[in-house]
Amino acid sequence: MASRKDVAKLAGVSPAAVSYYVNKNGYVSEKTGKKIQQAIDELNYTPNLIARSLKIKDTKQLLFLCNDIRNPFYSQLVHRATKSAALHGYTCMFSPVVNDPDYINRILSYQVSGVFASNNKMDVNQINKIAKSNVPVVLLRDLDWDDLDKKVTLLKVDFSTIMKEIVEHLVDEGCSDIHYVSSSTLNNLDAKSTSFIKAMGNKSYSVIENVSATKDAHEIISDMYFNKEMFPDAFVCTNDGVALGCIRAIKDKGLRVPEDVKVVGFDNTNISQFSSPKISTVDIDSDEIGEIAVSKLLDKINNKEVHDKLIEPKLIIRESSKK
Amino acid sequence: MASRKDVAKLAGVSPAAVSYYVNKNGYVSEKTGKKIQQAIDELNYTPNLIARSLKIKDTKQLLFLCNDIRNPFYSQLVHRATKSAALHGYTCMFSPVVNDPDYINRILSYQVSGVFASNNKMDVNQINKIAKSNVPVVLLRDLDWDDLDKKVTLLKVDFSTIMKEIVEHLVDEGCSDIHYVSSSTLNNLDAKSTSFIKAMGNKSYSVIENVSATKDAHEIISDMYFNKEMFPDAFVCTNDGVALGCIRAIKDKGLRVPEDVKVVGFDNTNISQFSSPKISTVDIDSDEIGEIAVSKLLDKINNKEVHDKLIEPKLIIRESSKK
DNA sequence: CTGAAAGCGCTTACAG
DNA sequence: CTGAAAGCGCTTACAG
Repeated sequence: MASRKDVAKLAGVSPAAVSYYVNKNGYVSEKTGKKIQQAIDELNYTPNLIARSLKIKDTKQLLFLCNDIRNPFYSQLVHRATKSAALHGYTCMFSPVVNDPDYINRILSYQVSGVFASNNKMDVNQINKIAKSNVPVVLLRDLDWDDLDKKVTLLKVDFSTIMKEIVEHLVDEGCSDIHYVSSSTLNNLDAKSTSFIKAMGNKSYSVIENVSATKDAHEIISDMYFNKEMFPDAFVCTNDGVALGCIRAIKDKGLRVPEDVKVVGFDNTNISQFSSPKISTVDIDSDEIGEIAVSKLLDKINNKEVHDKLIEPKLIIRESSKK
Repeated sequence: MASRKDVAKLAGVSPAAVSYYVNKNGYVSEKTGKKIQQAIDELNYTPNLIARSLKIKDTKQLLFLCNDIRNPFYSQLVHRATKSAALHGYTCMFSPVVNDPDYINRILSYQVSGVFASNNKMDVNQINKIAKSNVPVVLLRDLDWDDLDKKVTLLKVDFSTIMKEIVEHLVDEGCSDIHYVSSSTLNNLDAKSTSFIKAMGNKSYSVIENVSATKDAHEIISDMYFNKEMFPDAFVCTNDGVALGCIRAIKDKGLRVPEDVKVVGFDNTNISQFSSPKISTVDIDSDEIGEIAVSKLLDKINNKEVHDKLIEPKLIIRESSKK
């Protein structure tokens, strides 16, 4: 590949002039500029961004740490973030979180300009370690962490209000025994789950742990509730995919949704809008979060003052939870 | 951030020794190694991968160019590729294809070690340009391109056989008028569409253009077939999401699937497995493609001989297309 | 407006 | 086994 030096030689100018021209700093005469452009075209020169990054100490890359890009919530978020970042000359990368003590170090090795994190696999120390290395961090999270580094900007999702709404809605529809299908485990419940439990108060409930994919939901629900009589009045599910698997399991047993069992999902994905029955769900605007994440990250990179933000989910009632 | 120099100073050795130690080239005595490790721990040193990339002229990054990461086919593919690449110390990035003449140059600027491309927005010249810069390219594609650079490795999907199977199946089920819902446009039909048309022979058919998302499918089908009598015997849809929107539109008009109208999708996503009715679809193993893409890319990077590969999709018949 | 020069953090032949 | 030194391709203060 042609380098800046080759271009300079061909154009008969110094390598510095090429840099100036490429970066449009203005210190190049029109005549010199033309010669340089000709040489660039002829050699098909593209600046080496790695070398530039090393020099300017900014890679212009934003890293998105998500549980699973296959979850439509995250793929939508990353999609939007990518577009939004591109407008400012930044590139987004994503990575699933690996369970490896060296993982954070590896991230830091890449010298990314900023990190967005949203997952339940990293603990507060890992997040803090990134922040302490002076890499801007935006964290999407439900629960507070007391010992979170002050430099981290928090996008906080208000699950307790929305869970109260869901429970109220289901009670209005006549439900008294409601089960929650959680993606977290019982000894490390996530905020959705604990908000659910709180919202249920002294009503009868149950929490099923460790379900995050459609297929798992179908299998686990089918196994646990192996005959009709065992089903509760309603399921609240950690995401729409799980709700879909859950509905399938209910139907397989000869029960009807919503007549016999009601179901509510989360994330307002296509699945919930277009399945039969249409699934009641909670809209958490992943497009908005993707945009906010990028804009806050860029503000932090540019040393502007940045504040935490509360995200308010919205309950969308569809066929699966009302008569 | 601490650099190799800082570590060297603290450990009382030369910067070179730190490099040797970190890269485990073996030329460091145990005693020196211990001192270096201590200094690394104390300073929380992580090597700067950007600097290393510049020197060794390999970024160990693989770029995935896809239409839309929100399409489950691609998110699954990239997910698997990311995991697979990580095993060999490579990182995957993805990017949607932007309609910008400079786009290829920007890609080359990143100095990625390899490119996987699968999309209908790039033409053969753009692909060739990447290949000509000696960046290994693996291309997932349906149709042949005569003038494709020989250096590009092709993963070719055999749509004509599978389309014949679909049409045969629907004819067996009594269909004679079948419509295809395409994501491409009529004046630039993709291979799925042309294979469909070929498979239909002289039977009555129609192609609906430019539909790729669930929502669009629902709206467009609802508008075009504004009363019951206009519906054909069956729809074949470019992906499962579109099939889902299509089914919804059919039901909205008071028709039944599969009794009145049959529907077949593509990609065998969760949507098709768990919706009601379960959707007949075509399985194109995105996990397998993700793995193959990475392994072929790595082979090319390591100058091994690499051959093209034919991918054989499989028809999966479910409720939406049989009585 | 233009160029010589230092330096970003690393790797690696080479000499000791 | 260890270190001094060149060089990867760039940016940018500085001097002219």
